[in-house]
Amino acid sequence: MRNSRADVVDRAIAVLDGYGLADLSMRRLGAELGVQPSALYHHFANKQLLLAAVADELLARGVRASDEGTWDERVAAVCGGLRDAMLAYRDGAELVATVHAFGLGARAPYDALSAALSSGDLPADLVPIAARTLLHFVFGHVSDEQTHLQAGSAGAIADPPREASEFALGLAIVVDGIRARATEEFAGRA
Amino acid sequence: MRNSRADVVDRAIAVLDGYGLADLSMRRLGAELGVQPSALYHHFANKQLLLAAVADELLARGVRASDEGTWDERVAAVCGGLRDAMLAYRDGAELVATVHAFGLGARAPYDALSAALSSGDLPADLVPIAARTLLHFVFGHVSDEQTHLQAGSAGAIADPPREASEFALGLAIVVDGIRARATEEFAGRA
DNA sequence: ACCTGAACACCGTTCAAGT
DNA sequence: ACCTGAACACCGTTCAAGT
Repeated sequence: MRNSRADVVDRAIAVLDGYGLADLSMRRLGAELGVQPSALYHHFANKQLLLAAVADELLARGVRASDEGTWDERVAAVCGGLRDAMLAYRDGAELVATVHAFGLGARAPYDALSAALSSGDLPADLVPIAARTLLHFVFGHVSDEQTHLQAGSAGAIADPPREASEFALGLAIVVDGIRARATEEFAGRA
Repeated sequence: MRNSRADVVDRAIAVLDGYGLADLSMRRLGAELGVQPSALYHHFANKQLLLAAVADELLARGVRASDEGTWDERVAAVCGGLRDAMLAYRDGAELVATVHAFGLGARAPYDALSAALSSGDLPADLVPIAARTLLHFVFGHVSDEQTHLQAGSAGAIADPPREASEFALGLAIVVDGIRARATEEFAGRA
């Protein structure tokens, strides 16, 4: 039973969704594939790189490539797609946050946001920092959101339910901020 | 050699700074304190709660309690203090991000930001989401920043140096966004 | 190209018992 | 209030060798 790199990633997502990030070990994943843990090192130099590939695949499944509309509509579409992807799998947000914390992954979402932002009239030097700030908002907010969702389904329903509209509001704050900065930069040059 | 809870946290910060988050194990920390690893469970029910206490202490060391100035000046002071605290210790940002990812910690920074925001004329229902969005920005941005700083000092100097002014620019985006949203809400009511 | 088998050097956590 | 000692059930990673 020979496994390709894509087989390994797919099975890792299944293990993640079924048993959680804490149980996604090299030994567990190997067993799930009917293979010794050491066989996984044929595809990935270490666990961190495996997890990065898993996170990227998970996020890729949620990216909607909307290339029409105003820049802020396109940004909202990309961010919404990222949120959906993270919420679609158990511990999805924690995985993405973990991978991001050791400096890997999320290239495709960054590129998608850069493209959306570049379709507007924004100053070019604002685009990279705006894209990164949006990414931080999405990853951070959805991480909070999933933590509360999963805590709610596992134990007592303690705090008030996190409204989905909170994501939209937080996103509106960041998008408005990008617009305001762009205006100020243009004013500063005129 | 009896250790208090505070002794354990202080020593954990020393181990973190000296050897990195990956080497901050219960066994290592116990050895460093001249104690069996099991002794640590007298103070903390598990490692996650220990790490949460360490992250909170680390952040507390950077919080400047400026209670004067306009709300945006106060927000900038708090966020700058958090950034300094995270950058002051090896893997500080990764620790904070990790703790945050499993839904613990950062209460004091959240309260400090809420207080700063509440000192302005903002609609009350905007304060919680604004505080959380600021926190996501700071944790995410400084995490990126420290990853690049530490990668630069450990290996080759590949990419352009991350400017400290990028933090200020990103923060300005979020603060401008909060202001813009507040204005829109007031307009909507009038 | 993908896998085995065995080993190395570790982990977090529990628990009865000690002072 | 804080600690020991021993055990349980695991980890990630390496590497020579196999097909």
